[in-house]
Amino acid sequence: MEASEAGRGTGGSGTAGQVWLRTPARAGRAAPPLTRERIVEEAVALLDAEGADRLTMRRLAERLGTGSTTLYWHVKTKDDVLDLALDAIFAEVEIPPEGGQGWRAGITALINGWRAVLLRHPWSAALLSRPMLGPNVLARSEFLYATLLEAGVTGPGLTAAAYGLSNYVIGSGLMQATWPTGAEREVRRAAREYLHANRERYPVLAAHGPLVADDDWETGFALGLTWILDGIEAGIARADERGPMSAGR
Amino acid sequence: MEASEAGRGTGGSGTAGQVWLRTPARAGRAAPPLTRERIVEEAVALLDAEGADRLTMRRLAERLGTGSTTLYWHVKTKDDVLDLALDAIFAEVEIPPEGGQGWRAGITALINGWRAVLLRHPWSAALLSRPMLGPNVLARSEFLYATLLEAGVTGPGLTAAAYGLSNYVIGSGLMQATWPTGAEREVRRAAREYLHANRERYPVLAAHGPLVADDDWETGFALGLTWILDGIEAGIARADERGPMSAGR
DNA sequence: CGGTTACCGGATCAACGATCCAGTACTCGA
DNA sequence: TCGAGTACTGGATCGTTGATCCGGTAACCG
Repeated sequence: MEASEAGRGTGGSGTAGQVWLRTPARAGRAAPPLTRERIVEEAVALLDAEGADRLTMRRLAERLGTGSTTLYWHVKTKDDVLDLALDAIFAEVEIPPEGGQGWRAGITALINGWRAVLLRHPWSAALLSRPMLGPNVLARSEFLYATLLEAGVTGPGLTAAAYGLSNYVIGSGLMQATWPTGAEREVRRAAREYLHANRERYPVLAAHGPLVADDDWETGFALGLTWILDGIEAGIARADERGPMSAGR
Repeated sequence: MEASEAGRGTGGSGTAGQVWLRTPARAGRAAPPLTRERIVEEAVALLDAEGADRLTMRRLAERLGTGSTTLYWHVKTKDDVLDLALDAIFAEVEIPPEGGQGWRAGITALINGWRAVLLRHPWSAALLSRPMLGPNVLARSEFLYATLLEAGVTGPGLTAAAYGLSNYVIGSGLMQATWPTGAEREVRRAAREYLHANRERYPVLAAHGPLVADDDWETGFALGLTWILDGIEAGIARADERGPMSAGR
């Protein structure tokens, strides 16, 4: 609030010849000047705190101590804010060092970090349905492709491997972030009761239901990941025995 | 338009004693009476035709020849419409017959059908971030769990297998449905050009880029699916050799 | 000092989801 | 046959949203 007050100045400038009464120089402002980075940063904070549907340009502007209109100088649409916020959180995914302990370790680390980010910012799950072309996403995709390529994955298997891994993380993150936790835990309980009540129609689900504990997510995800990695590895082995050093046909 | 006209009746009912001038019996209406099913059906059609963000209660009501208010008698919120529409399209996924050609064939058929639906209704990708508890979704999950269970997948592997498969389909569908096709193909081309322009930062992506042709999606998806199925099968084999017929510890 | 650029925000617009409330048609029991 | 109850409809309206118009102000450059 004081930021907004300080930025507004003393208004009519009629009797305001006194420097002391006027707005201090821009550098002296309480809040740093508005930049695209600051907007995105605050948008992520707001999304983390209140979720995707509570993000409006007005509320975001209020948190930044400016008017909502101002945001549109730095950003074209609200969708831009969402795209930027989505890419911004991918910066948290650490890219493993180049010469690591083998390609499986590197890829596993990347995928796990990716997944951790998706779960740390659950709102991102709902945003994954837009093309991700930001620099942070691309950098991590680049690492993924490079690591696979160096491991010996080539041709159509490369795309399949990269997409398989990506799709698996995204699906998992989406599924788990979707699932009500915390305060909405009653929804979860209600779902379990519903399944139990209709256990004649869904006998297996009611018995071995998908409403797993939090730990099961971890182990299940890790298990599925090893399956995919095993499949990729088997593909490399087959390619190698067909022709270990011979390129092409 | 005529449906709306016919449904409105002759108004004041003062001079309208004549049966011929009055509204024909409800059964004689041009449009069938409004039901939840009809609303959902039309919502799916609207979503298919114009996408998720073009679906509003007003437009939906207009297509149904009623006022927007009326919809709220059959449905509590707009989110209800989306949830119902999402479950409705899952009815298109054919559930393979019980005694099929082995569990792999059955699961493959289900997963492929699932994927086809996601691609046929691209708007559904953006909606997957809400809990899916509708009857159609549950019935297909039931089949998945039952088939896996019958194949010999037990314990934590069951949840892992079911979620692994689901997450993989969802991620794939999301990714592919997201990717601009058809009219937005220029976006795709622009992305490729962008990658090429920044090929120093993303050398591998620019060369073996993820901007695949349509066919590659299919083969890549099938390849990844076999990997997961292989992993599940290997798990079954390991469990069998530990104790082919011994239950429990 | 005049003008150009970068940045800010009050007022405003059209569209949205949702609700209020006044209706209208049909049903069922007496 | 009537009259009360119920199922359903929709015009008007409310608060909120994303976005734009347009008039400002501060810094900088020649």
